[in-house]
Amino acid sequence: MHVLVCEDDELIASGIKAGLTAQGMTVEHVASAAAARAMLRAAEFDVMVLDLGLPDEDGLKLLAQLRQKGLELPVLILTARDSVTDRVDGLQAGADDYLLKPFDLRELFARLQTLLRRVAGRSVNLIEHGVLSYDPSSRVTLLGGQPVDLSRREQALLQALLHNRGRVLSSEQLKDSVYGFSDELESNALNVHIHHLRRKLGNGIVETVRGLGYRLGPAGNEDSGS
Amino acid sequence: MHVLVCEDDELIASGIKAGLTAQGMTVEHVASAAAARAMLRAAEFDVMVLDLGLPDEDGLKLLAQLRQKGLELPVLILTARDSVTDRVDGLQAGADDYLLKPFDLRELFARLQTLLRRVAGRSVNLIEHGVLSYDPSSRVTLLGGQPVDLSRREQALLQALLHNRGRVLSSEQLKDSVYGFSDELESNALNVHIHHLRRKLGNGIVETVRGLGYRLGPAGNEDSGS
DNA sequence: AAACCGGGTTAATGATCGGTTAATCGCCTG
DNA sequence: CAGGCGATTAACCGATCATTAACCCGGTTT
Repeated sequence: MHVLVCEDDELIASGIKAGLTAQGMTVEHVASAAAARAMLRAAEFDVMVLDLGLPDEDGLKLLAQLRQKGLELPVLILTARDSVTDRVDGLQAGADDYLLKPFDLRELFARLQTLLRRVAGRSVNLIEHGVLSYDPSSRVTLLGGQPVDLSRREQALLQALLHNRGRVLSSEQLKDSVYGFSDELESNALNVHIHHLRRKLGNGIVETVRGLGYRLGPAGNEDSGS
Repeated sequence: MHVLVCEDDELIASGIKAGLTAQGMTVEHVASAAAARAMLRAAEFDVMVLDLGLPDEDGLKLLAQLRQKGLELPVLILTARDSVTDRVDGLQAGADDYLLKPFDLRELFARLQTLLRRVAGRSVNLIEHGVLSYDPSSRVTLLGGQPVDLSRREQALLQALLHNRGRVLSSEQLKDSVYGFSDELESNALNVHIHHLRRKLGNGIVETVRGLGYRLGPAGNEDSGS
């Protein structure tokens, strides 16, 4: 479990880090909103612990911004003041849970567990390939951060290619993946789906290997401008 | 604070009772689901501690029933088994929190405090999604600030979708959320409820993902962006 | 106790979308 | 230059979802 802790108080932060690490979690610590933003861009996290009293920017503002960008990461906020409006504001800004300071480390851990369970399966199996990312559990495909609407067959096709990236998949293999081993198909339906995929993802993602089949193009480039 | 403890193990129950009483809480103790039902009819409680392993009836079943009747009492469930599905089931059945046996009395107390605070602050669990807001504790749905009158099934449906926003929920998953895990349904009742939801909330809230299920549309608040 | 009312379920029908087929075009290869 | 393979396009079909109406049941009122 990868946890991002955003807390400017060094003492509290080190305590959290020690406690969560002892429980087997991987903890990254930042002390400002700017650093948090950078961290979130740099790596994948499972959950975020956010202190509201940050030096450079209001934690709520940061959270609201992240949510607006479509960030789905579960966020637990730490607030020092036990004011009703504080908490309401926090949850309205997109927090999933909150904890009052001072808090019990065990409670924090338990709450993180609960949060993780609640969103279990989200982005855990995320497959990335260049600007493309696919989450089998939520069946969401992102192209450069933007969701792409794929049909059932197109998804199956893309999944097969992603699971075998670099390798060339023959029509027969793709057919097996998309339709199962028993189903018979006597048309070029696969070609049509490949075509649709390319239309939605742009050329350069799916490569044709003449006489053999298809494969994913190299990761990390393609789609220069729309 | 009036606490109802539903626990068949006398030893554990007396421990809880002693511990909570020492903290100034008033504790009633019952050892069966039937007794719990009677107690809830007989008196007002602020929070309930529910053991899942009851002699006469499954605790989850009891909880789901109570929730179906509109009981808003915060419930913390105790489960002996550390199974993910157990806990997820519990939360889906309407539990507000859970604790694994064996547990620390102080942690139980802290969690109850938190639950009570949460209820006292009201609307702390407020879920917002675009122009839509839903408060699970009061079961009030607001659309653009205006209250919307939703039936039981419609509420359950909306709640399930809100708890999994962004993700596609299959008919099966929605069925589980709305009807419980055991109930069978052999019609398109879900579609009808979806239809009703859309009629009340307007189109654009609930999206159809053909072949997969439903999900909430993007939190596209095109209302005045505050 | 009877009538009424509202929500829930069932079932039938209609609309829409994705999937498949098939025909044609274009390009690469031998 | 010819053959073949893949790309592209359009048409058709079927599955799935939406919509509507009727029926059922529990709760409430009279």
